[in-house]
Amino acid sequence: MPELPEVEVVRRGLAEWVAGREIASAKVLHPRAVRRNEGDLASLLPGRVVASAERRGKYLWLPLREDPESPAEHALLAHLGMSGQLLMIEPGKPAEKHLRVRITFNDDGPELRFVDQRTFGHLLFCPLAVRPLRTVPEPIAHIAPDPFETAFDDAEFTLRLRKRLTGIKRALLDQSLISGVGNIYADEALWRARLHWARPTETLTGGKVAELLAAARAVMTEALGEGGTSFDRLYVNVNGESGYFDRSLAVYGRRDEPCPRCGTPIRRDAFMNRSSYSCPKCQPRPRNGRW
DNA sequence: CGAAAGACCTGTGCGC
DNA sequence: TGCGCACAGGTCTTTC
Repeated sequence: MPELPEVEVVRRGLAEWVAGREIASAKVLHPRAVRRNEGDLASLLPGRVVASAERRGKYLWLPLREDPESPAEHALLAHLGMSGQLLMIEPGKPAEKHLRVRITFNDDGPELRFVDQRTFGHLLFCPLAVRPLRTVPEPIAHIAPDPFETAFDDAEFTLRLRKRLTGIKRALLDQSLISGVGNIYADEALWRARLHWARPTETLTGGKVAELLAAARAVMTEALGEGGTSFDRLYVNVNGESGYFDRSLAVYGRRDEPCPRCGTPIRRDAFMNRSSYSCPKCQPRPRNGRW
């Protein structure tokens, strides 16, 4: 499941493979992959030059120049959803089973393919919006910075977090508060900080929030160092390779296995139509927990 | 406005 | 063998 570290792995691959190249063609093979577009990628993309590859949280985008000299005013924004892949493929190779969009370049080098089994992901051509701290695609201007951006303000996050009337995990997954954290790294960060997922945000001290932020940054940094987390072939880098951080997960997906810290069997709770994994001893349930 | 629930998707694995 | 169902879960939309 691509969260911040996995998307960053993909961004790095794209920066290496597509920056500076001019798009020759775009072909859409599934309408759902481009559902948020007003125009047609096949007519909007050709002739534009990829300036770089950027990321905020789980979104990534390719700023596009109209010609090699002009500044980028638009971008091709991508969200991988649950199962999206951006792959660099030699032209002429057979189509992948769930190939949704194909983008070729005028140098006849490797083409960019968007492959997505569950079709939660999408590509979107959009304007870039200049903001005080950073230029970002217009459609994601409402998303909070991720904890690795200089635009991320720890003090402001702490303030806003504690004003919420909700549980800590729900807040961690709220991309308007902090972006990039998904179900896996939320559970891992909470375990490291010894916090139960239902802990009411208003009961957290500034020190505990700092500890949680440090844990989130640490676990995502470690995951990035191992190429991200893959449970199957659904998450791969631009070369189709899996990461191996799943071996290092302490609680996520480890129901009934011993907690790496105290040996207590890990529990699984139903949470927001998904799962939360935690250690019953290290992360005791709060009396006034919030979902 | 914030909080929470529902909708959107397909492949896999399980019980019967 | 085959069927139905639970599960995986990020984000946008809807509802209160």
